[in-house]
Amino acid sequence: MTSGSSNISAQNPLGFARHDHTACVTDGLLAAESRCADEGLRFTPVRRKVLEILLQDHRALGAYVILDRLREDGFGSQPPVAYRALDFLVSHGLAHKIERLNAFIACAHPNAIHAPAFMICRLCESVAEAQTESTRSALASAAKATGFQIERTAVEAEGVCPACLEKTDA
Amino acid sequence: MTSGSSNISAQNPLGFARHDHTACVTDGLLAAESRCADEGLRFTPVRRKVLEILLQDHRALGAYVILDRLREDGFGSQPPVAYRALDFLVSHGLAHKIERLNAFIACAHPNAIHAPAFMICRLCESVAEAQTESTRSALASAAKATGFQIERTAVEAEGVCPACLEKTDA
DNA sequence: TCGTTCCATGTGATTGTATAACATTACAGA
DNA sequence: TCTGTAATGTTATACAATCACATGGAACGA
Repeated sequence: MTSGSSNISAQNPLGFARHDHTACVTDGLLAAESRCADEGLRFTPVRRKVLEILLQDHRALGAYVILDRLREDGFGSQPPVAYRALDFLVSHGLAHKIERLNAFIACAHPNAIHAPAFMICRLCESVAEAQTESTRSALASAAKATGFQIERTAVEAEGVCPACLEKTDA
Repeated sequence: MTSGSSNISAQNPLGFARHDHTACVTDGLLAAESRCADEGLRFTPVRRKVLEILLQDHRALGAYVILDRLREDGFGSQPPVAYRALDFLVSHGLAHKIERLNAFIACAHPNAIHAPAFMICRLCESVAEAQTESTRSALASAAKATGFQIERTAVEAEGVCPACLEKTDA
């Protein structure tokens, strides 16, 4: 895989496979920039930095880890600084919260409108984002039957990723 | 609906509808008792009390709310008391954790082996539990494609329940 | 019956996660 | 320039979860 080219797509939506990681960071930041420009949102230094921190790895980071890294880079170091930036990123689809971990991860396909589903490896703590068809899920039909109006969904699976499975078997 | 009879079934798996609530509590406790007897588990006073507290309403309760109620009834009042009982109930399928709320709710169908999905009303905070077919979900196919081994899933939808929708429209 | 073992409970202290409340600063548009 | 709004900074605090260790009681075998 060539450096600088996008290597995550909706067809291959996985954080587990080996890949050129510098592209993840640069692509993610560029996508966020253009999104914010298009929608008239302010992609401020703190917000940019937090997204950059999240893009560093395909793992979910707790707010206080992020806060530590912000401090190292001379940003404000009180909880609200991180939480506000995270709120911005999450509410505009540039990042997601992994409820199970109380932690945050950069969005893997920031362009597509999507209802993400996550696979969380309990051994190496990596997290992969997959797409779901929100209209066809069991939940959607249950909601329709009761008259419940869904606004957001969180779908998270915990288990063991392919790499760790292999290690364990050996 | 008649008092004392079970009024929640897998076919009508909803906490939103009006119903005879005393049955929920008694049925839930009875089901838990027989489950524990069958499996040789100890359904101790604290565990029973916590389940009873959860069964009181179709809402998710935070650990510290539960702790307050335990204190009122003369049980230990330090966090581990509640968390240990909750761990027991959750790990044996008698209660569920709602990750989105960091809170707990009694299981609505403690007999069926199930992969629950939840609908959380953001206005009245009621929570309904639905069944999902875990094998046919979008997540299951994504996991299969990558070789990810799912051990547990959390499916949670946030939105507005039928009752609150009606109020808002009016 | 005694003692051992295991499990459950009780308690204090600590760590991690998240928000409330309020002051201040940067910025876009009138 | 003025003004309203959004963003940031900071303090304090609420809520969630775990650690570590002491105590008590039921189950089981000697």
